[in-house]
Amino acid sequence: MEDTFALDKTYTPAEFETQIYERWQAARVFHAQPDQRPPERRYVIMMPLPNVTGALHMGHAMDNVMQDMLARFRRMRGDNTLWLPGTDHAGIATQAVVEKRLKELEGVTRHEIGREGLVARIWQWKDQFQERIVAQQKRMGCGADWERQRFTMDAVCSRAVRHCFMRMFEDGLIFRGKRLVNWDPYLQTSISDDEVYHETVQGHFWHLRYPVIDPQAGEPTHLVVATTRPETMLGDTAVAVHPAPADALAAALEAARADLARADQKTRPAAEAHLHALEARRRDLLPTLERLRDMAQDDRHVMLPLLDRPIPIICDEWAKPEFGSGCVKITPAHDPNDYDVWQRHRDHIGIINILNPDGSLASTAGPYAGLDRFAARERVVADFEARGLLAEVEERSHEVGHSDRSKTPIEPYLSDQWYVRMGDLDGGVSLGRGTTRAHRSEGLVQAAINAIEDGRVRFHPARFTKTCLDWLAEKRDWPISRQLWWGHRIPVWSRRTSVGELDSLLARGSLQRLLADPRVSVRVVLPEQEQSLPWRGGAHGIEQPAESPCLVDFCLLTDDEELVTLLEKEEFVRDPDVLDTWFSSALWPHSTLGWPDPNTADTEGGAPLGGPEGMDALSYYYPGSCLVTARDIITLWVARMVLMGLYNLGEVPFKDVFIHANILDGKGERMSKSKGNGIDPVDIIEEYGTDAMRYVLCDMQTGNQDIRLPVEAICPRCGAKNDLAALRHGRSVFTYLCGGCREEFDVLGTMDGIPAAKLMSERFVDGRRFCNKLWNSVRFALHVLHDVPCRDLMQDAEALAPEDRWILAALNEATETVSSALAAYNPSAALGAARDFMWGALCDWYLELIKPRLAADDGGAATARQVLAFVLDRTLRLLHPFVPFITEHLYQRLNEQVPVRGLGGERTPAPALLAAADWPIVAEAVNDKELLESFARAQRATSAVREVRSSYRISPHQQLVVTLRAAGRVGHDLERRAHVIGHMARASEVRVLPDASRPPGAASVVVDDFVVFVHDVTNDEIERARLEKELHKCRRDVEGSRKRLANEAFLARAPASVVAEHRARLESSQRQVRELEEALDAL
RNA sequence: GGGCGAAUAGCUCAGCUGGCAGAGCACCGGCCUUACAAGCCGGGGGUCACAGGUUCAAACCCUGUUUCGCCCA
Repeated sequence: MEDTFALDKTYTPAEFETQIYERWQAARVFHAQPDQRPPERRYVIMMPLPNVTGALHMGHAMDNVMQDMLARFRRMRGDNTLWLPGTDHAGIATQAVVEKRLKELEGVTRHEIGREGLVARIWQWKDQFQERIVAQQKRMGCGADWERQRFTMDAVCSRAVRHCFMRMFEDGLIFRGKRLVNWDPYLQTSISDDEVYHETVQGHFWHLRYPVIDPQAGEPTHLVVATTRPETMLGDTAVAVHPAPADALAAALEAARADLARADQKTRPAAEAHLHALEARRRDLLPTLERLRDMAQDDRHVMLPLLDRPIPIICDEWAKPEFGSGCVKITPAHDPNDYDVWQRHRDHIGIINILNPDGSLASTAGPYAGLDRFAARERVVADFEARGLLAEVEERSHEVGHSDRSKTPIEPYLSDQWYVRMGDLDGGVSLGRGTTRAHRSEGLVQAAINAIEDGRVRFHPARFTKTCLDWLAEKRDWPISRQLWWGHRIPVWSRRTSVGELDSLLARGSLQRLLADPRVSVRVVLPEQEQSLPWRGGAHGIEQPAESPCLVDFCLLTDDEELVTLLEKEEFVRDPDVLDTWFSSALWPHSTLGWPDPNTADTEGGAPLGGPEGMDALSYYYPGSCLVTARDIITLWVARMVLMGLYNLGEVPFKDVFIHANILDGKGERMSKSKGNGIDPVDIIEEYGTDAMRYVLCDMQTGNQDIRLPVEAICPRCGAKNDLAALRHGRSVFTYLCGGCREEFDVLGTMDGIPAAKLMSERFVDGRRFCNKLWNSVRFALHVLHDVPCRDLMQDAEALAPEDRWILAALNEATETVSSALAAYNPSAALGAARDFMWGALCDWYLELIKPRLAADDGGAATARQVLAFVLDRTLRLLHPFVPFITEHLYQRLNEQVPVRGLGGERTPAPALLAAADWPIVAEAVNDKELLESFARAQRATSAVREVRSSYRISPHQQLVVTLRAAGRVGHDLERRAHVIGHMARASEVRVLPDASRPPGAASVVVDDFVVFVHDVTNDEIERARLEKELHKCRRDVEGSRKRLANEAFLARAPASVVAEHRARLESSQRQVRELEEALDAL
């Protein structure tokens, strides 16, 4: 028996997944070329480039699987589908990883091996990891167009970066500014807000006393300020008090009283205490504050301790009378709030930078120069204490910004940086210059806001629209320079001069040559004014005095050797910084297609980008269709891609943004490798198979919640499975004690001498079960599918048995649901419909129903085989976007055995590859709602009989006799389905009678609109219990319905259809009660 | 501090425009029925986080509270 099956008994994915991927690639099914299909038949997804710092985790698996699912669906639907893959150079992240390894393995720093040396090392790293990432993606079944693979620093993407930068430079959208940035002293670069995470640390609040200079009678001799970073006092340039402390306190008191009035039992004591504290402040502190305010107005000073520098007392609302001493130290160069204060008092107070780029103190810190910032902190505190100027030390936990890249605390730091102007500009911004979509907008960000608000870009689920718009609305300038070596180097050469010297400098012959070159753009920067002006052949228009310092910036479109030599001869120096990674990722949707000139762009593999007849990839595939990503990327990518697309091409880069769930562990925490709770998708694939993994990811993607995967660690010593959420830690948070052998293991794999555990999740058994079921349905089918005819059954409806017509109608319904759910970005609902059809309809009912026909081996058998081959073919197609490997494998087997499949007298064999086959179409002709209902009724009758069999412990082998009491339409319908009930419930006889009474010894089951009698089974005790339980339920239903219908308000106000529905329901329950009572009486 | 989301069966999650509360897993009972024991059949199990409100009617709408997660400052 065994050997007559074409397939093994169990599904073993490892045996076929790799070969199948190779077949797809050999057939180039994932490769897209421009062709004649119209714009609405094109589907484009640009892969949100994973960065090359490390391997992919389950979060990436989700992202990739969602994209692959959509791409496969659209490709089968007949769309010209491009899914373009690639990787991101990820500036800081990658440089940090490589630098760290360099230090660990070779003990050298980047400065020792130099810029070129380091960059060469990083390229090696990138090659290695890109390969690994691509291998992982292929393992996951990702059908991306590998021939078009891009990297943000390859020639094509780099060229796009240069063009975009140049254009922005010319448009005055790029400027330099001295700003407070987030400084990472470890990596010695600025980082964007997005790269900063906040961590609560247990620290101190130090209260420092600053002596007042020449205190008058009645004036305080000292002023107290508090800080969590005492070393910053070395950079203090003022102390601020509130300009109207009485008013501010009064407002605070009023708010506190309002809080108290609203407070309930629980919050009352706290609110009262707060109010009393404020009242005490007004009584005790206010006079001092008012005195200080007067002193500030008299331009009085305090003496900054340790450095003995007099600094002014100033009035500013940043000082809050309701907190601390009411006074606040002002350190403009090292605190964002203080920086704002400085801007309001620029002409009155100074700004002093006390830090070196490496986090040590600068010469401006006097005797503390050269100390590390944390050592300086201790020294400053000690010195305050020694001088009796340390008023108090409070324990306090507070939020400290950390660099996501180096994990070290960041410092607000004043430095020169390049920015993109995001806000509105006088005269607006020109979008899509040189394209047919050219238009103007108030500013870059506003253009993106407009596009999202008017629906050119839509988020799925829609609630994420607000997240994006809120971020955009801030219109904050974008700092784009990074003090790194890995990235796109800023193409600007500068030289200092003065306004008076400009004309003569730029009149020099060599520079005149540059000025005449179209690849060169020149601007004059007035740093004091933060102004950058285009050079229009003379210094006229620049209104600053001749001695004002200025910079001349030359921006070059290419690193042309001749131009660079000329510039450098004139002592122009290239900016050492590189661009923020996001600058190049923002261009990804169009740089990958060869912008600005697709005809001269080429892929690394050498495949042509364009199509026939001069159709270039950019104009064919841009704008794209959908961006698939997680919600934390909305501000990083989505917003920036939209505005860059609008700027360079005048059109949004995609119409839809599909936001999928994040993957969490069993405790609900975000899964990540660095936390030690991250599962490697390849581990899951090896244990359960790719399709099992994909099945579960798709099934969990419902659009509402993040996905929880309880993480299990397989103990490397004893093999026990441990639930990570419930396990006790070992000597660090990354080690655990095995519940089996009590030995310690490590989840990061980085601890010396402690073995690493493999992380798993049992959630994926669902997927394996599903695949096994599908596998076996085809295994059975292949066993019976011999001599399959291909007649035109659509013209010969008589040939079809009821179950044939039923399964076709059900298939139709499933096809409709799967298609619409996928189009609505609801993978879970789509997969659910496909699964329910395959498992619940095809396997549970259809296959069982045709078994007797197949055994008979007559004309009915031939029809059943033909229908089965067709339905199975369509089922595999419906499931393919979710579980591509197993469906392709089974489809191949089906092709070998039944090459020609169809219901319309087809002659041509099915396509050779499922991945390239057509998506099933909904055939109106086989829709049959009445038939679906009829089978549903037969299924209810079958269940009733099975329930009796089960409660009476009747052997499954024993045939039963069944009588159904049903009249009219229902009776007629059940009669037509008697064979279904008979076969599925194992009844030798199924009678339908309009007025049957219970045969002696029969069990009764009251179904909604009919009664089932199962003959010769009764055990009165069991029967009574069964019936009484059921009766209780029905009486409760009657009660409920009656109550509702007795309510006149319900009758008056509820819609007539609802009232009618409840009437019918009452009638049905009442009838069931009568039937049950009757059955009980008859016992 | 501001915003978004979540809380439904032991677990993981569905539940559309308000109209009798659902699935899978786990659990209990029965089946090795010639595709599948990774299977089949049957069953038990819920105060829809809490407190108010709107409504004829609330898991669903509104207000507040609690807990958790995320984003932003």
